[in-house]
Parts: sequence; C-alpha cells; structure tokens
Amino acid sequence: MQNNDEQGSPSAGTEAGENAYRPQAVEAAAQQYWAAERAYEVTEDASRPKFYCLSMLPYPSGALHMGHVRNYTIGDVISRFQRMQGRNVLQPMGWDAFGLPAENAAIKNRTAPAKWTYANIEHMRGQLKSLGYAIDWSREFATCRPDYYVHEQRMFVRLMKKGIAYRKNSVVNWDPVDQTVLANEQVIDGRGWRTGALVEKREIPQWFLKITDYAQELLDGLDTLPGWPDAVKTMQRNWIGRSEGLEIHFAVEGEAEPLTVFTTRPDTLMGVTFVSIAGEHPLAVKAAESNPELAAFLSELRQGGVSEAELETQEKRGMATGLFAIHPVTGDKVPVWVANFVLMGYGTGAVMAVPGHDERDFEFANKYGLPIRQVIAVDGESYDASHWQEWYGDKTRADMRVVNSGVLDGKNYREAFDTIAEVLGKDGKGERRVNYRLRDWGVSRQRYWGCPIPVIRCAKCGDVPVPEDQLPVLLPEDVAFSGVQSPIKADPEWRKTSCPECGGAAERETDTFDTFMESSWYYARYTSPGAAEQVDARANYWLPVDQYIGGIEHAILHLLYFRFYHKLMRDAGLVQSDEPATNLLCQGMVIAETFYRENADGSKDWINPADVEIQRDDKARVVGALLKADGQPVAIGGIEKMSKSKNNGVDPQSMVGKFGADTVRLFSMFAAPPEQSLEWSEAGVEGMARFLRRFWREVTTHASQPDHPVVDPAALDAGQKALRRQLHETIQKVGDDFGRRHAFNTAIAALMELLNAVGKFGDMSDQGRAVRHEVLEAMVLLLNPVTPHLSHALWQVLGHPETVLETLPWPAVDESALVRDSLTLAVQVNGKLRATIEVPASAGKDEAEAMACAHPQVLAYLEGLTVRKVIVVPGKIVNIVAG
RNA sequence: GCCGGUGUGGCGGAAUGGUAGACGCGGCGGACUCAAAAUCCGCUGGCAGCGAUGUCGUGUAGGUUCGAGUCCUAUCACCGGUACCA
Repeated sequence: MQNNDEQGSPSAGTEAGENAYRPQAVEAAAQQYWAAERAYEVTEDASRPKFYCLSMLPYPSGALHMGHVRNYTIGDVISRFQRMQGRNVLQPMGWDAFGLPAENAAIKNRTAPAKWTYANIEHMRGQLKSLGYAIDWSREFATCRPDYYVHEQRMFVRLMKKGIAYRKNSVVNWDPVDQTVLANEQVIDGRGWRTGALVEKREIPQWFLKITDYAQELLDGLDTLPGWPDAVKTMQRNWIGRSEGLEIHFAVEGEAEPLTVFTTRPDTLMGVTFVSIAGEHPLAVKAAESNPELAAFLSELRQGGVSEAELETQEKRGMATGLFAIHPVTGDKVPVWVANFVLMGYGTGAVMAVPGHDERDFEFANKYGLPIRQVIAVDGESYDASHWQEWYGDKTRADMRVVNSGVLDGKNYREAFDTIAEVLGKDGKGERRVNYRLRDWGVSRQRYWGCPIPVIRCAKCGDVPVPEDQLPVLLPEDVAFSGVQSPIKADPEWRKTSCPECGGAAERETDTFDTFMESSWYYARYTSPGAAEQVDARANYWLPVDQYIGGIEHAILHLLYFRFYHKLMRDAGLVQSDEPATNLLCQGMVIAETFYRENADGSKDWINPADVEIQRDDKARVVGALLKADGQPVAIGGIEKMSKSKNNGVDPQSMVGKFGADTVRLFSMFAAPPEQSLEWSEAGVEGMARFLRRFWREVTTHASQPDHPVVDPAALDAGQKALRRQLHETIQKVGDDFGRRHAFNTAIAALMELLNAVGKFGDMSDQGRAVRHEVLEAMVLLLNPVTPHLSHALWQVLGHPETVLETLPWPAVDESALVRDSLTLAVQVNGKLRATIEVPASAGKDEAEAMACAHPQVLAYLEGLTVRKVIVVPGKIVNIVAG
C-alpha cells in the first residue's frame, strides 16, 4: 500500500532522478559505514577533553514516540557538535525496564512482564537505530537484568548497615476489592481504576532511604549548578522546603507525653486558641477508643487516596477530640482538634493553630466557632476577625509589631522569635529547630516487576540483610500472571528461606524497589561496563555528566533522587564528584491536534490526525475537518500532549519511512526551541524535506561544474564579499546557537537563509564558484549534527573520501570576512521609528547623531519641536527626544 | 490547594531593554506543463489609502524607562509537578 516513491521522493522517475536526494539509500549507506567503523564507540583518553552527553533512558513501552525522538535528537546534535569541537564524547543508551505498564500488559494479555519487556526493547532498539544516533551501543543495558540490579541490592544492604535504609509504617492507597495497593495514577476520583471500589488509606511497613540526612547538602548543592535551569532549581528548593522555627511541647491534660508541634511563627504563640492533629496521630486514635463519634469521623478520613493534590483540595474538616493542651506560657487550656489538612507524614503530625494570623486556621476557626485572637498589628490597619486580610499573615512587613502578648509586645518578628525561643528553652518547653518539607524516600513497592528488596525476615532476628555473597536475589522471569497479585507474593515457595544469622526458617521480603532506584544510578553504570562493583575507576574519567537532557516532568523526583544517589555513591567511595551532572536541558512536550466523533451515548471516538483533512476559509483560518475515509466532518478537540488515549500520536517510524530520518530530525529541531512544547505538523515536515532537497540539488549541481581556484579574499567583488560575509556570520551564529544557547531552531533558520542566498547567487565566474564552494562545504559540516546522513553523502559529492565527519574540525570563522563598510541605524523620534540611515562603520556617536538629525523625514517630525536629548546606541539606534 | 512554567500574524515560531513578526507552514497571484504533481518567482499582521504613507498591535489592567514582547505590580487562561505513571 504505502509506496515511498509516491510521497517521499518526488523526483523519482523524472529526468532529474539521476541526481535526486534519496534519503533511504543515503541513510542506509551512512549507518552501515558508521557501524563498520565503530565510529561512536569510545574509551577513556587522557589526552582529550571528555564530554559525557546523556539523555534520559527510555521506558520500553512498546514503540518509540515523538517525545523520545525529540529527546534523543537534541542529545545527538549536542554530541556530534561537541565531537567536532575535538572532545571525546560518550553518548550511551539503555532501558529503564522495570515498571507498572509491564504488569498491566501482563494482566491484560496474559503474558509474562519479562517477555513483553524484552520484545519491546528489541523493537525499540531497531527504531532508535533507524534514526542514526551517534550512540556507543556497546554499553547498552536493561535495568531488569540481574547483572544490573545486583549492584543496587548490594548498595542497599550496605545502606541498611549504615542506617540510611530503614523500615517504618507509612500510608498507601488500598483497593478493598482487589486487596491490593494502588499507585496514585490508579486512583480516579477516589476509586480504584479496575474495581471502581472506594479507595482507603492503609498503613503498612515499608523501606525508606534517609534522603533527609542530605537535605541541606541537596539544597546547598543547587548553588553549585549554574548550568541547571533556574525553574528546576527553584522547584527543588521549594520541594526540600527548609524552614527555621521552634519545636514547642504542649502538655496534654491526663497524658504523660507532651504534644509536640513545629512552627515557623513562634512570634504568634500567644494567639494559639487550639491545636490541630492528624487523624492518624496516636492521640486521636486513643481518644477515638472512648468516643464513637470521633471514631466514625476518623474512619471517614481514611476514605480516599493519599496524593497531595487530593488531600489539599479537600474541604477543610475537623472534630474536637475532647482533649485539652496546656498553653506553655499562659497555662490556659486549649482544645485539641483533629483536622483533615494536618498530615501525619509532615513534621510531627500536629500544628499549633493561630487563627488570627494563619489563613487556613482562620477559615477553620470561623467554620467551627473557635476563638480568634489578634496578636499582630501594623500601622494604620484595624483588625476585623470576620474578614481575612493579607497583612494578618505577613511577617516580613517592616511595620509589623506583636500585640496582646505580654513580654513580646512591641517586638517585630525576629525579636519576638528570639525572645520566645529563650523563654521556652529555659523551661525545656521548646527549642530551635530546622525543619524540611522533604520526606524520606519510600522505596518499597508491593509489585512483582521490580528489583527484589534484598532482606530476609526472621521471627527471631528481625530484618536481616541478605549477605553479599548470596546476591543477587533473583526475580523469577518465567511467571504466570493469574490476577492482580504479584506472582512472588502468591508463591509460598519463593518466599521460603533460612535466616543468615540464626539459621532458622525465615521469609524473604516480597516487595520490590521503586523503579526510580534503577534510574538513579544508570548514568554511572554506562561509564564502567562489566565492572565487578557498581562502577570502577573509569567513572571518574567520565563523570560528572556534562550535558543531561530530559523532560521537564522529571524536574523534582527523578532529578532529586539522581543527585541524592550520586552522593550515596560518593560516600561509599565509588565516585569523586559531588553532583552527577553539570548542565541540564529540560525539553518540552510533543503535542498535536485532536479530532473526534461523538457517539449516541456521548462517548468519543478519537481519530488520528493522519486520517483527517483540514478545511480552511479564504483567510487560511481553520474552519473544520473531514475524515479522509468518508469525507464527512469530524470535531476538532484542541491541541494536547500526544497520547494513546486521545489517539493523536504520530508514529516516528512511519515518518522516517516516508521522509527519512534526517527530515524528521530536522523538523523536531526546527519547529520549536527545545524547552518549549513542540506541535507536530506534517506540512512543516514537508517544508524540511523541501529544504534538504534544495540543498542536495545545490551541492550536486555545483559539483558538476568545472574546477575552480581557491577563494582570493582580495579579489572578490561586492556580491561575492556579501555572500562570504553571510557565510561567516552564519558559522558564528550556528556555533553559538548549538554550543551555548541550545537554540537549534534559529541555527537552522540561519542555514535556510544562507541557502536562500546561495540560490540567488548566480555568479558563475571563477571566484563566484570558489565562494559557492566554500559556502556549501561549510554548510555540509554545519548541518552535520542535525542531518548526519545527508552530510555524510554530500561530503563525498564535494570530492572528499568517505569519512566520519565528526573527526573533522568545525568550520572556523574568518574575522576578516565579517568586516562591514557601513551599518544601518534605526532613527527614532520620541521612541517611534521614523527613518533608517546608513552610516560608515567607522562613524562615531557624534557623526551618527548629526546624520540622523539631518535626515529629511526626521526633520519633518522635529518641526516646531526643541531637541532635548539624543540617545545613540552604537550600531543600533538613534533616539531623538524632543518636545 | 501549593510549587514551577507559558501566553506574539491564519499556524509553528524570531527578536539576549534598542527597527515586532527572521525562518518555516498555510494562503493568494504568476512562470513552466496538453494537464497535474514537483520546481521557480512575487505578495502576505489589522485598519485607512491607488500609492507614498499613516495608524493600531505581543492574554488583560496598571507602572518603571529616552525606549518594554523583554523589567516591576496585579489579574486571567492554559501546561507540568504534587512524593506509588515514568
């Protein structure tokens, strides 16, 4: 059905066929040559600067999608560019092979997750290879193989011994019908996605890594990363959430243990009118034992999922426990309430409530009729307990003062903070404390398709790490997936073992690791293929990663665990650097238009953009769309992230088949700057194919011309000089755009402009052909990072032997070619453009000002006005201020 | 809810406080062709004008500046993350 020649190679079968650009043949030849030469396999080389260019490794979901193509093309352009700068470039690839989708596929298709995963890897590797990336495939691995995860297990048992890995209870989503733990993604509107049952919160024991021990270092480290985007660093800072405050102990009537709260606003302590605790707090649980109404409320709070987005958007609700806390300064009794917005996982699970000066407490107090006390005042504002105002909660205002608070009266935030810290400290009722929002990393998953946690549970000895000589703990791959239950949890035989310490009967841990564990250290493993330990000395040659590239959706979790794990490896003596990557580029999503038809029952059938024809009015505005198959209208659903559910994904493989890899690569780099979202447009892709055909034709036509002398800069006429100047300006811009700005789209635009100029340059004289040759040869090299197959072929057309282009140097800028005789300046009158003037390049400010003021159009605007001031920006603009 | 980001012609985007709309797509007109495709040439932000040109214009409302798409304040919409999707 699909005939490539019909759509892809328009000149096939025409007279120009001999000379035509045939991407399939060009790409196959280049890829074969690179493979035969092992062109991109690298080893450590102390004589050259290294460059480690890393793209986030793919999850083998089944087929490559456009997001992968974009990610890996950005990495490949940077890699090839850096090679042409003389660097020893490592660009590896692997597979993040454990994960939930393999289990879902297993349940749906009754296949083993391992089989599904390996088949996907085979398929996707072929797809990646067809795109011609300069990858060192000899370093490839899949994280689901024991020779990969054994190192992760070994690290974990060592971390247990260090006390960094520990076990505690924490809350999960529980599906009461399937009797399984659900991922947050599997909870939809508070119900399990398969069963539709109301989800409950349930506490179970889980393994954690003490990332909070590294909170301060992770925070401080951000200041050592100028090559990371500010947005990512800001998000990580806020996520870690360092705050300085006081931990304050409230005695509770009838209880031996005090109730401890953390607050950043001890200056408002005298405004405390109640204390709020989480539903899971031991005090609340105890109080509920003798209070059926409270018990009912607590069980209501247990309904629903555990995600922060769900918890934080719930209506604020609470109930009195009947308990009273004693105010540490006044000795007053204040009630203890359960509130659904206090989370057991944060801080101490209890907060002091200051409704007068905290907006959430203010709403809560008004809802439940709890007292509100003003303890802060600012100049010229009166306090009204029925309406919240911004200044109530603002501790930064210079004129804020504490009131109604005894010894604190008249003090500002800082003074009151220090005073109360001292007062409470003396009595042992409170102390200064730095708190982090960051919580320890829960690494346990109650799933099958993951790395087994190497722990043995013994009734006598407790949790015992699996001895290192017994590692790896293997995950069986040949399993039947009967229901939703993990096969290793369902199999009593797998669990059975003996305790390494007492030798008695014991059971293996059946939970597996969070898949973020594998993706936290894979970058280090690429440097040390085959190493007996996690990494060897080679890691210190390649690390840190010089350029890391991946989606912005990883800004917090993956990129924080990645930094944390690197520090764990450093503290284990495995690597020497403090941070894993010096530069980070976060690419945007790939999006596309969606189309659908609505069924009688209101459901929607989503139609792929490839099957739809767009209708436009005479101003080219989109007015509708037709299904190609039946010519009948379809509805337009808006532009969204490419996804299976909206059927708006464009298959990279079919695009490569139709246009060739170079065209696909060129479009994905041209259509948008890398950090913005990219809208797929097949018409846009056709434009790129057009550009490459024109370039091909220009080079092959030129190559068929007679020989020419070398360029003699002194002998050039104005037209030849102008083209040569544009070439060297373009070399300068493309180098800067690729190397520093990562503005690939504008680099390509400049190359298109250069080709347009060559197309108009009809000069067939000796020097004309010599300049054209210089331009085309440089363009082949400048385009090589983006369209390496085409450049590989055209380099030979230009008379060179076949070679790996990355062994050639990047074109050099000839500064003397950039010199201009005159410059164009914009002339403004009162900030509005009124004329442009040509001034000699040597002209100074005074000369430019004089010429601007003498311009007839400018004089017309100045009539009747007095010139008050003239601003001259050399080479840019003259602004005449007159009135 | 909270944290971060984005908003410019019909569309993707360009403009690193200095001529808004480079480059590409789409559209319109023309050349070539028996015809079509491909290719090539010209035009293409709105309004007014035959035109030269004028005028408005970067989500919305203010502000700073000789000069603001760019900086500041407020606001709206959309996107990403929110700790078990990866």
